[in-house]
Amino acid sequence: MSVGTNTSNMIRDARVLQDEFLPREVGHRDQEMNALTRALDPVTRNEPAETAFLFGPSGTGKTCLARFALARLREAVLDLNYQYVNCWQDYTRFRALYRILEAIGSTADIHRQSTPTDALLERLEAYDGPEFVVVLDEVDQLQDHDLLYDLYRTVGVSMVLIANSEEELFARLDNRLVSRLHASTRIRFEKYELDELVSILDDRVRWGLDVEAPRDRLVAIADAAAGDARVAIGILRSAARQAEGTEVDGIGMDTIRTAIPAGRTEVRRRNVEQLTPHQRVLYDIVHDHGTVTPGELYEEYRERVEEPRSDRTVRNHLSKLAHYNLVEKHGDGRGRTYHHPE
DNA sequence: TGTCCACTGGAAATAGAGGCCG
DNA sequence: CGGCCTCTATTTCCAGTGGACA
Repeated sequence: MSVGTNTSNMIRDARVLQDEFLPREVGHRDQEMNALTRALDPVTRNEPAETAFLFGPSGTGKTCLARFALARLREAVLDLNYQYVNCWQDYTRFRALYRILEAIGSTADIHRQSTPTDALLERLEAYDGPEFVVVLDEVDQLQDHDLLYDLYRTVGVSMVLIANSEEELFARLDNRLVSRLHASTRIRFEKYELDELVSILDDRVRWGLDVEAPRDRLVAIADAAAGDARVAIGILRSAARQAEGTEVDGIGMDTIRTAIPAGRTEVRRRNVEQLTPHQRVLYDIVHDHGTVTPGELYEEYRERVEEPRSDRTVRNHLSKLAHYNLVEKHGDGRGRTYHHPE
């Protein structure tokens, strides 16, 4: 509590409001935690774990729970090796394997443009340390699903796979993989209920802020987040930052109301900054129009850019923009339109 | 109902940037 | 240096989807 100061020092521990923050306990996910712990349990005896699949919409705690379970496991198994791979960033077989090898420290002499991917796999196969747990997040973004097959066959490597949709992922895997992975543990995550989100927010406020947060304010945030914990915490972060130094007695309802869109635009701005020039042009076109048909979009893109890429490449860019919520796709086939999200 | 066709996204081919080695 | 190798981005190819319209 800040007492008797004009400019409040509201944020006590900013880390608590970051996406990467890992709480000491994970609430509202007991069943899921038990299932994952059971799947990973053999690792404590240095035996291969059951492959675990975590499915569910974004912001439902899949990544958080996986990291949490591994941190727990690490307490029980001192020399545990594990690596977390985000397949959106490392989407080629080469890059994902490279990331995996980083965890066992054998990447020093690997060069991007001269080492064959198979050589990376050979290194992983040569690994003979304790059971190695690999978490593949956003695994449906992997360009080459053979990597899953490679890892599945590699002795001493256990997998935790994370994806949004079970159906979509399995539809894209070939049969030998589907049948092999059929026996794995599948864990479904549902969107958080309103009161669950409120209690998650309440924890973060108690750990990270030096103010009381009346329940109705947290409810307002949770309501706007629609079951997505990442969005909820983003709004809280944005509100706390706005309120810091200006509000003496906590976060006001008005601050929260402006933080709801501010949380979204903040994320969007960060993402826009990372776009390539071509992607940026596409984003601008959709932004300028609000709603645009694919034909108009391609045409205008070709006008605005010196050396336009092919339509197929443009579609790849648009998929990327859609994943980062920078554009929305509506409809399919001939009825497709692109929208600027609001 | 059937045909047309704008549009999609998977898969394979290709180009090009850059390291390695004699 | 020049030939050979790799990865990555992009293009090429194409079967499939679903509005529009007779």
